Amino acid sequence: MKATNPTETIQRELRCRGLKITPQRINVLEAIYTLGNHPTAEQIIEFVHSKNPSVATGTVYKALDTFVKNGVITKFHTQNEAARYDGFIASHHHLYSRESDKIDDFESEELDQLLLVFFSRNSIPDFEIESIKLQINGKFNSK
Amino acid sequence: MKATNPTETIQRELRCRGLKITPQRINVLEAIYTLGNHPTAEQIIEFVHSKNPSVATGTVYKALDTFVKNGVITKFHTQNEAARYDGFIASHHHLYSRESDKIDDFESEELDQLLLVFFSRNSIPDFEIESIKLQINGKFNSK
DNA sequence: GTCTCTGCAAACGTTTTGCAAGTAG
DNA sequence: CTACTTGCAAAACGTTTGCAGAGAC
Repeated sequence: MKATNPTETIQRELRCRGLKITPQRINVLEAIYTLGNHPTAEQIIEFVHSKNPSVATGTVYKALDTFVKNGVITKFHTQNEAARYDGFIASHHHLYSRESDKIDDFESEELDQLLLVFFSRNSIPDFEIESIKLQINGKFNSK
Repeated sequence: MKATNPTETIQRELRCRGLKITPQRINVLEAIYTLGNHPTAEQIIEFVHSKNPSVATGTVYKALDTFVKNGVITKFHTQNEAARYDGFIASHHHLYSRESDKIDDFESEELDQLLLVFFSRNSIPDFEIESIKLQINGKFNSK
């Protein structure tokens, strides 16, 4: 019995959104899924170059842009300049340490339910809510 | 009976943090407090120039940086490139429309209490919470 | 064969920097 | 008097763009 080939998964991901499958795009998505923790474009470019040094940075940015527009990944900003990319598309919240600029994911159905109830009881005048993201600021305890 | 002079308030704000009081810094803080709605550096520079065209942009950036480091204002990023500055330092949440890049403040003691209770019941392993900010995404209804 | 994607390099907008001269305390 | 702040211009940084050629479908 063989594990699913991750490249095949990526190809399916692209195909089902009508995006052309190119080695460069596969490299970029591989980078995001492998790097995991909310990489910057620079980290993604470095990873891609380690596998294929001839990929242009502009190509990586264009691929990232395409993925964001097609909902394959999301993009957000911390306090720092560089944007962060996130391959985990299900709705979730972020733990963030300003000190280290490190991010972890936080999920809780109970919390989401709590917020849903709160905002259905307390609707905001002249504003229609589409989504709510918590940025939970603090410190990671090194073990 | 006379209203408090806003410049005096600003001077107190700077003095009590041990920051030198200069006309440029007063201009920058005046800009933030007058512009109100989470201005960009560009908007602040424009406002400052309208009062005093000889202030250098570098000076404005340095002043903003100093203010952020000393807790006079806060700085954050939206989806767009340019950073936003916020003169309202009390803890609050943000309503955000990606469409227009517009931000409004949202405050609710009840919500903060709800979150406090939730996270004291459900503590996060290896993470010490310092603050929680909601980014409430959606659309502003034009009246 | 078509239409999109890629590599390249130049340019963009925002922000930071180094330094000499100026100014607040 | 001293240390910090300013103005200036150059440059750094992350990102976007235009274009000609290459590649996916």
